[in-house]
Parts: sequence; C-alpha cells; structure tokens
Amino acid sequence: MPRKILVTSALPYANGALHLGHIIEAVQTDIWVRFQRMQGHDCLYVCAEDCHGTPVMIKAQAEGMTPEELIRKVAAEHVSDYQGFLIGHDHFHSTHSPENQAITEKLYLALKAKGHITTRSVRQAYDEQAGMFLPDRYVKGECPVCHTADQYGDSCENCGSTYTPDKLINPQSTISQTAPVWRESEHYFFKLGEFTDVLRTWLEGGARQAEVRAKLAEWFDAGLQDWDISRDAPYFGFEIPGAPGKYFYVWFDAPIGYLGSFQALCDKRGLDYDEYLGADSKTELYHFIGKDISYFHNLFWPAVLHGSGCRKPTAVFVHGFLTVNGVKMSKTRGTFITASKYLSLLPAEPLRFYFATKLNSAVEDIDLSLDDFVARVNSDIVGKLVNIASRCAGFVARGGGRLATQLPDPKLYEEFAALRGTIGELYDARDYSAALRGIMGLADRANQYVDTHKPWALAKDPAKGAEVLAVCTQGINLFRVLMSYLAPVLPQMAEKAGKFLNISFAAWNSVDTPLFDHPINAYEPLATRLDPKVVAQLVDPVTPAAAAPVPRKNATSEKKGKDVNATAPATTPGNVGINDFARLDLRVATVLDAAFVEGSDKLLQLTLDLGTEQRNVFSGIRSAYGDPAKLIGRQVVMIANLEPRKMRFGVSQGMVLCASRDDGPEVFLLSPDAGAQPGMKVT
RNA sequence: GGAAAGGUAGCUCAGCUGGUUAGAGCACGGCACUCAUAAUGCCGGGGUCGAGGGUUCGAUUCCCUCCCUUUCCA
Repeated sequence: MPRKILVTSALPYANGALHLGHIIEAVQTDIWVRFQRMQGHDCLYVCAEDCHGTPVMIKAQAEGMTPEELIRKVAAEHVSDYQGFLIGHDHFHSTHSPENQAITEKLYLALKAKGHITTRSVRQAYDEQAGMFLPDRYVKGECPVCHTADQYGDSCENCGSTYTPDKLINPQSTISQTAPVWRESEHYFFKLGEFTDVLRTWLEGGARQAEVRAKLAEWFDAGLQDWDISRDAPYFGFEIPGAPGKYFYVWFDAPIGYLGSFQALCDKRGLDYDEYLGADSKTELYHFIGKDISYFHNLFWPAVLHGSGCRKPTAVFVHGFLTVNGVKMSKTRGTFITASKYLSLLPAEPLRFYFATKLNSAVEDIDLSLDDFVARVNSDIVGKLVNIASRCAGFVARGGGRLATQLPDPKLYEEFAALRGTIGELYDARDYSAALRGIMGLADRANQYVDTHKPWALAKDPAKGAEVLAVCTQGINLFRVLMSYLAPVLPQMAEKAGKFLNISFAAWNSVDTPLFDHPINAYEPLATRLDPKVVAQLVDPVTPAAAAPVPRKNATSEKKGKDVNATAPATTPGNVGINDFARLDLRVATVLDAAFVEGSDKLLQLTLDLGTEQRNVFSGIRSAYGDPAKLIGRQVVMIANLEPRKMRFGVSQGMVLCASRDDGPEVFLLSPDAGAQPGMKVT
C-alpha cells in the first residue's frame, strides 16, 4: 500500500542568500523524498519563501525597493540555488501569497472563535524618527547587569542575562541611532499554555529524537507562556482581521506557508487538500528543520494547528548545524559559503554525496572538511563506484555490447540485492551515513570480485571470450545495485548510468532481478574528480581577523525569530557610532620577529613591540608575505585589546590590520607614516 | 547563568544494552596488477579510546569530578 506523505523543509528567509547550511537541510530532505518515491510512495515535497517581518522591510528600504520587489528578487535566487543542488520540490511558493493569507486568516479566526486569543497592552520601544516600534533586537545599549556596552535589547552576550529593552542603560535605536521612547500598544497573544497536555501527547510521536525531547521537557518545566503574534504598523505582513494597524508576526504565518504552498500545489495538480491536511487526515506530514527553530515547530506550530482544528504534523525531524573546516560558518573566517558560490565552482552531486556520508538522525552538527570532502568524493565515487562500471564496460563492448545470459556468481549478487531492505531502513530512518557506509563496503567487494577474476588476463585467450563477458556481466550488475542504492543521493548520475545501462533507477526493488542478455551502451564517464585547488576556493583566504574571536552569531539560521537581521554582515556594514569605534584600542607596533608557523600554510607568527610590552600574534598573511624576514623592523597597526585567542600553535594576543577584498587573495599590511612610535594610539 | 551534544589512529568518523589482540575510509610505507578517470587488490606501521577517581572478575562502553569544543535558551 503506497503511503501518502507530505514533506517540507524550512522556509528560507527573504533577506539574504542561501548558504550551505540551508543546502544541507534541503539535501537531507530531498534524499528522503527521493527514497520514498523510489519505494513507490506518493511523497510530495513543498517549500516556500518566508517573506514577512521587520528585517525584510528594513532591508528593502536599504536597497531602495519595495518589500515585494525584494522578496521576488531573493526568491528567484533561492529557487535557482535549490535547483542547482537538484532539490526536487514539487512546489515552491511564497508566504506573501493569497493562499497563505487566506489560510492564515482562517486559522486565526478559528483560534479566536475558540477563545485561544487574548489581548493585552505591551510597553515597547518606539523610534520617533523612524516612526515605528522597535523589536528587541533593534534596540542596543549597556547591559544593566554587567554594564557591557552595545548589547541587544533582549539579552547580554557577555554575561548572558536576559531582560527587556527598557532595562538597557542609554538605549539606542539601531535604525535611527536616536534614543527610543516607550509607548503602550495593544498586542494579540496566542494562549499556548492551554495546549500543554495536547502538546505533551503529540510529542510522544512527533518528537522522536532524544535531544529534542530533552529540550522540550525543559520548556514544559518552565511553563508555556502566551505567545505574542501581533506587530504594529508599519510592518510587512498580513493585517490581522478586525484589527486595523495590527499585523501577524512573521513567525505566525511562516509555518502556515507550508500549507499555503501545498494549497497552491493542489490547485496546480488537482490534488485534494483535505486528504493531506484536513482535520482527520490519515496521510503523513513531516517537517525537516534546523535545531534553532525547534521551539516554533514542536510547540507553537502543533498548538496552532490543533487549536484551529487542523491536523498536526506526524513528526518533526531536527538536524544540527553545518560547520566548515571545523568552525562555524562566518564571513570573517572566510568560511561562509553561499550556495551560488559553491555552484559557480563545483557540481552539486559531490556535495550531496559528502553530506549524505555524514548525515544521521541525531541533532548533531556536521562538519564540511574540505580536505576530507575531496578525498571522500575522489576515492568513493570515482575510485570505487564509477570504477566498477568503467573497468567492465570496455570488455562488454568488445564482446558485443550485450550482457551474458547468466551470472557466474549469483550468490554474490544475491548478497548485494538482499541489502536493499537494510539500506532502505537506514534511509527511511534518515541514517544516511550508515547507509552509505554499507554501500561503499559493497563497492569494495565488487572491485575485489573483478580483481579476483581478472577479465583482462582472460581476455588474452581468445577462447575465453564468454568467461570475460560473464565476469563483466557480474561486475556491471553489482554496479547497477550500488547505483540504485545511491540514486536518492545522486539523481543526475543515476540518470546517466540509466542511459548507459538502458534501464531506469526509479524503483527501489528493481534490483531484485539482475540484467541478463541485455544491451548496454558505450560507457561515458559518470563522475569526475574534484580538483583540490578549486575546492580550496570555496573558502576565502584567512585574513588576520581569522585569528580573532567572532561575535556569537548563528551561522546557519536567519534569526527572524528575534527580528534580527542575522545574515552575516554585508561587505559594507551599517554605520556605527563613535563609541563603537572608541572601544577598539588600536596601536602602532613594531615587528620584532616574524616566522613561519610549522603546520600552517596560512599563518605567520609575529612578535610585536607595543612600546610597553611585547605581543605574540598569529596572522594569516603568509600568502602575501612569503618572506617573513622582510617584515622585521616594519611598523604595523594592531588591535591591542582583542580578546586573546588560543590557537593550535599558541595564543594570539591581538591582530594586525590589513586591507583586502572579500573575494581576493591579496592582503596588504597597514603602516603608519615615518615617525610613529610603538604604542601610539590610533584614533 | 541554565541546559544539551561531543572529545576514539595525522584527518573524517563507526563502535548496540560493559567481555577474546579497539574498527573503517582517507593519508603514509611495502608488494601485486595493468581492465579502469595514476584507478584496483593484498600486506603493514600508527591509538594508555580528553584527565582523574569509583563500581566490577573485567570499562572506550556504567557512576562522580574536572578540562576542552560546539550549540540552544520562547
């Protein structure tokens, strides 16, 4: 009996480019969807652009366009990136759509009718110059607890205290740089606490991951509080029915975007919306998300659905974040890789494969190690998998291009085919890494088989043509099983291999029957090796900033939940006040010594004289200053009050300033004019 | 501050409910082969399983403490 399954991955937010953190989620989802389809299930996959909220509004203003223009432009880029990574959405919609507005209003009115909505007055920061209320993250000031300057309105990054923006000392609007005033405004709240029992019950099946359950238990213990779902004009979003000037908070209508997108798909294909999303639907509904938005998907979302009389998700699948070369993605480290940058350099499938070798069902962070990426792809895909087809194809072609009428080693084939159940279970459980380990183990055995039977040696004896063909028929059949197992991960390669073998890889159980007496075509390379030099271009050369601690910032998620534009800083950051600049202790320093760092091809170790003291600094300028001796005696500008940073090679006590492009390898040290003395302050 | 996950060979990772000499891939060394995109096969070197206690006949695997990394906190 085919299952009917509706799957989503998280909606990308319309204020920035997709990066590889978005892509790993899309790949995880897409592999699962493709696998389910191969199983013969009806598996639909929808997604949408998440369009609303203050960050989009502000960003559109900054770019001199309307929000509608901005979201159209960004969505087009996102769609193109997803397609580049072979993500097979059945439909990609927008939360700023008539479908989404209709469903949002419907759910809201249902919640209201059932008494799940309440209102109360909220005191909030208001920017008189900009004429708008300020989300907490748009107010900055001194922490009331530890007195660290320049902290957001909701919590201090230094001491971790949480508070409301009115507690900040000398608060400032990040939009106009003026001091906000405090105004009362009526807000609409969703009474989440009323759903505590419903949620506890739902989570038994909906939250299947231990890590997620532990987190949810914490939230339950703390008690579920009302959720503010309204925002005041001006706001880019949907106006709340019967509440002029009040808009739905972006996080209220964003998950509803899943439903809106599916509605649009139904309209397109004539599907029955209620069969999937009606109150008593028997179909399965799964959301793939990152761990940062677990709260919204495991609490608010099922509660809103339940309260408005809709079905709840079958389960929510949570994954961890992506790191690059062991560190979080960040522009200052050069490890922030956008989807489009990747695609401009490399094909999608190697990365899909690499992600698959690492993905499992746990909420663990996953590292994209570039060296490992190259080794893994070149060895596993080209050296092992493709090699099986490549080394057998020539003999088959010379033997007439037709496979033999039987397998010389049916038991071996049987072993390969018998694993389809186990491997299928692993895919279904999202344990792709284990699935691929199993598959690659089989690839080794296939190569061993060919090595043992040496068709090239047999081919020297003209009388043994049939034997050669038999061995290679075995090899090709083993390859076919492996390719079938990998088809969810490598759809393009499966397509090409299908043309080579005159078959389709559409059905998971097709490997039950081996190919006999079957014509195959000339072999063409199915995959090419990755060039480490090209892969290295994914990350920017390490700049001196790499030696500096970066502010805590979420690498893989747009924190729209807090109304903050968490996209990594643009090339040209926004304005800062003079106080921001004054926090930096910039000093003139003389290079006393400069040397290569053993074990690093990027760093130089500098000993700097600050007049009153000496500092040890690791700086990523080796590519531009290959002869460190020439630096000795030179004067440079350094940040003297940078948090010391422990590195593999020692502690770096500051950083030297350099000029560079975002995308170029050149680095140019800054120097003061003649006459400056070590220790002089730069202002 | 509260909480979670992780720390296993140079690198990336497996190791289920404690039990013979701790595994894989890559990298490295040697040999073989030459069909294959310098691919493949065989053999080998390499780990006091973060540190210290404890439970046990026996712990990488259980308990406690500590250190380090990462992450989450409406």
